[in-house]
Amino acid sequence: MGARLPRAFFDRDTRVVARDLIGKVLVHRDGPTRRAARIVETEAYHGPSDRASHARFGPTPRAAVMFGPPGHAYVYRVYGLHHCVNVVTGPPGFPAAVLIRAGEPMEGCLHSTRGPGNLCRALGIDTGRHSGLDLEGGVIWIEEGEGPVGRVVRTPRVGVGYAGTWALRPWRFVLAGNAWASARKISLHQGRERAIKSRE
DNA sequence: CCAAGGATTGGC
DNA sequence: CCAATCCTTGGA
Repeated sequence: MGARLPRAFFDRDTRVVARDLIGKVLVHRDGPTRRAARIVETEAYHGPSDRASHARFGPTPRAAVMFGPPGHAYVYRVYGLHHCVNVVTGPPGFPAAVLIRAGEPMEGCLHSTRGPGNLCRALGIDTGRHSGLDLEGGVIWIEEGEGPVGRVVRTPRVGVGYAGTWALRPWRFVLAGNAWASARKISLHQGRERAIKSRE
């Protein structure tokens, strides 16, 4: 087991944290059970002007955690059925977080860890129980990984085609060639982008 | 109050 | 390709 990452790790630029989280280990102490996955894919959501970020509407009840201190979990439900886990970064008042999109199963995983919804299900993380938790609180935390981390590839973020030019920022980070990184069908999002454009 | 739609997934 | 499924948001 590696050392737990301190709050200072998260109190840095979101994009740097997102990059550095590749190869680290997300852990959930689920009662007596330890569930853990090695992080292989992340995305940065950075600041109040980021049109892809939940923080674009201000500190709403759902996204308020993003405006709080770094080193906390922001968990939300999407499309009415999946949960996604993020870690809050940067100073209080500046809304930013890193979405953890995929991992390699290590311990106690209940499901595939490929894709953000699957990862939460595998680790037993959900919005109601975990959103807002301090990563130093002993329930959810991130540990130093073991062994070398391979090359990290940057790409635009997934599924945020509505965000205009913000969708083009290369704020997704993937461990190159990793079998557990989420593979997505982008046709749906391309179609949605086309639909938005034609409506304008 | 209510309509619209989403940081997704898996099945057809 | 597209339905599932429900909470959040913002406008009336």
